[in-house]
Amino acid sequence: MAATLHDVAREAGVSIKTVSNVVNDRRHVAAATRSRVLEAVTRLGYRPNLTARTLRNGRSNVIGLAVPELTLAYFAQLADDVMREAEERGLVVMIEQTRGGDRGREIELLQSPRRQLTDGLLFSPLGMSQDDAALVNIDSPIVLLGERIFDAGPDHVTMQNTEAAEAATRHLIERGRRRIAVLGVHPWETLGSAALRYEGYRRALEVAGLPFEQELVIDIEYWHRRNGAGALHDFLDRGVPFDGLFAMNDELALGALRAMQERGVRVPDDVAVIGFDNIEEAQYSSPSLTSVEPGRAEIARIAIDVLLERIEGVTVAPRELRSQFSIIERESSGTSGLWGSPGRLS
Amino acid sequence: MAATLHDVAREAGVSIKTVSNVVNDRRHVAAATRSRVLEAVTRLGYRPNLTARTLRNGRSNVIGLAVPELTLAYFAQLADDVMREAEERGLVVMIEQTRGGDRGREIELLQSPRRQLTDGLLFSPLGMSQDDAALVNIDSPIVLLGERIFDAGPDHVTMQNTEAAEAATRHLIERGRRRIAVLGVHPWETLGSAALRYEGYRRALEVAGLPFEQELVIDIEYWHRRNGAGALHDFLDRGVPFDGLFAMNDELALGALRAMQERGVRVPDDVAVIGFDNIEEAQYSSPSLTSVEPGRAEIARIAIDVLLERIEGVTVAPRELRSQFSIIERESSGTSGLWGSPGRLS
DNA sequence: TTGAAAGCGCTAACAT
DNA sequence: ATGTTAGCGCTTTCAA
Repeated sequence: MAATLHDVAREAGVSIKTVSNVVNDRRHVAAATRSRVLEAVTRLGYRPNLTARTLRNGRSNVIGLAVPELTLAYFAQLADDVMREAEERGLVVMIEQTRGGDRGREIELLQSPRRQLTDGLLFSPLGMSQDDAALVNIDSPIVLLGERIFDAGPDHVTMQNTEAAEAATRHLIERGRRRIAVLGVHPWETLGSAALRYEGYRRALEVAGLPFEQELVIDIEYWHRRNGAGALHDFLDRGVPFDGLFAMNDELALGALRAMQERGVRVPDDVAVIGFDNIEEAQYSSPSLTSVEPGRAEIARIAIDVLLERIEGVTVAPRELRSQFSIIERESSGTSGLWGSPGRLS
Repeated sequence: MAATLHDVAREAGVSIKTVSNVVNDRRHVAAATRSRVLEAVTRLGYRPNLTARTLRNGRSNVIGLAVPELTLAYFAQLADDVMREAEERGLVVMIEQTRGGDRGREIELLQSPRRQLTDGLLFSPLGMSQDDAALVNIDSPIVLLGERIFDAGPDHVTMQNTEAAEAATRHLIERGRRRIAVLGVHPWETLGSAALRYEGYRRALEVAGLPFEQELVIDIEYWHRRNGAGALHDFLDRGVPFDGLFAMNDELALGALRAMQERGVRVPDDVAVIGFDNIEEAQYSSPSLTSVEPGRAEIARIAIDVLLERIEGVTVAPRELRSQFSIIERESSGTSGLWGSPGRLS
C-alpha cells in the first residue's frame, strides 16, 4: 500500500498538517521539522494522492482536448502543440477523439461525466453546427477551436480562414494561373472551414477580375488523402482544363498530387498546387507542397491561456481570437525543382 | 454548484444510499423509489463526481499510454487503436509523450505522481534500454510495448520484428533483387527495433545464400522522413550499386522514395522498396509503398487485455506476447503501375 | 509553528 | 427495501 500523509506524519512524529505544509512548500515550518519530514517522505516513498487532492481542491490540473481524429496529421500536431503548452503550465492533457465529425459523439462528450475529471475543455467540433450552439454552453470552462460554431458563448480561438484562403488563391494567380480548381468544397454548409475557405477563394478571383467557373469546384465531404485522390481522378475524367489547384487541406492536396502523378499531369508545370495546414509531410512529398501555415502553435498557446483564465474564474465577455497565417512556398507552386533539396520551412 | 448525491436524496426524499443504488443500477430498489430518484436526478442535472468515486473505489478507469511522439504516424495510429479498444471496455486513455526517446523524460514519467491518476500504464519506451529494466517495475500495473526492454518483470507486448524483417527482405529477394540496402540501422544497440529488424535482414540474406555487404548498410538514428531522405541522398552520392531497399520504417521509406525521385532513380524499376509499419500514407505515396503490417491493432487489443488483468489483480508470471504480421504488397516492390488505382490493403 | 478535526462526494458495511 | 455512518487522502479553518 502506498504511504499517506498519516504514515509520514507518524514516521516523522508530527501532525499531518505539518507534513502537508512541507509537501506543498508552505512557509511557517521550522527548518528542523522540515528536514525531518522530508526524510520520512523519502524513507516511505510518499507520493501525494492526486485524486484526493483533486477532490479536496476542486481542481485537477488536467484539461481535456477533443479533436476529430488523431490520425489526421493536423490534429496530431495540434495535440502535440497543446501538450507542450500545457506542460509548461503544469497541466496534463486528456485527449478524446470524436471520430471524424460524429455529431452525436460530440454532444455526448460535452455532457459526459468525464468532464468532471478535467478543469476545462478545448473542443474542436466537426459534426456539430451553428444550430447546436446552445449545447456548447456547459458548466465547466470550455474554449472552442475551429469554425463550426461562432458566437455561442464560450471563447473561440481560430485561424483566419477566409483571409488565408484568399491569399493562397492569390498566390496561384500571381504565378500566372488563371483556371484554378478548388478541392474540398462543402456546398451544404455556410460556416465551417470549407465554407470560409471557399469564400476566400471566390474573393481572390473577384479581386483579380477572374471569372468564377462552377466546373472548377470540386466537392468533397471528408478531407482525407484518399478522397482527394479519388475526387481528382473523377475531375480529370471530366476533362475540364485547369492550371491551378487550391486544396482545402494538405491531406487532400497530397492525395491530388498522387492522382495527378498517376495520370501524367505535371506539378507545377501543368498545374500549380497549394494546400492548407502546412503539415510536416508537405515538406517531404514529391513535389514538396506549397501550403498555408495557419498558426497552429499560436492557436494552442492562446487557447490554453484563455481556458486557464476561465478556470481561474475570470469573467470577461467571450472573446474570438485569431492566429496569424503565412504562405510557405515550395515546389508544387513554383519551380519544377525535382533536383532541388527537400523543401524547408520558408 | 453541481448537484451531489445529498441534493438528489433530499429532492427525492430518500437517503443517499438509495440514490447511490439507483445511480449504480443495483437491485434492491423499489420501482416507485427508483423512478422518483431518477426524476430528481434529471431535475437537478445530477452527474456523479468521478473524482470522489475514484478516491473511494481506488480505481479511476483511466489508463495511461506513453508514446514517444504523436506526430509519428505509427504512434498516432497506435493511440487511435488503443483508444478504440479502451472505449469498448469503458476506459478512458490519458496519453503522454516522452518526446522522441528522451530517457530522462521516460524515467520521470514512470515515477510521476500522475501515475496515480491512472489505473495502469501502457508504456512504449524509446530512450530507456535494457540497462534500465529495473526502473519499469513500478508499483502500479504496467505493460511494456516495443523492443527496448525485455524480461524486465512487466508483461510485454510486441511484434515479430526479426521474423517480419526477414520476410520483408525475402520479399525483395523473391522479386529478383540481389543487392538490397537496409536503411535505419543502429549499430550501437543490440536490442531495440533496429537491431531486431537488422537481424532479420541478415538472416534472410543468409538463407538465400546472398553475401552480406557492409556498404549496403545505412545507419540512421532518428527514423523520420527527413532523415531517410537525407541519408539516401548521401548513399546515392557514394555510388554504391543496389537494386532493393529495406527501410526499417515507413517514414524512412517515404523519405527515401522522395530522395530517389529527386535523383532520377526509378522505383521499383531500378530499386524495389519495402517499408515497415504499414502506416496509412503508405497507400497514398507515389509509388505506393509495400510495407510490413505489424499487427498494431492486435497489439493494442492484447496490451489492454493484459493490463486490465493486472489491474484486476491477476497474478500469473509475466508474459511476452507477439502480434501476427503480414506483407502488404504495393507498387514500390512490384509492377510500376503509375496508372493503377491507389493501393488498397491487400 | 504545530495540532485537531471537518469535509470534499462517493461507496459499502452494517443496521433497521 | 432503505437508512446511517465510516472513511478513501487530502487541504484548511480554527485553536493552541
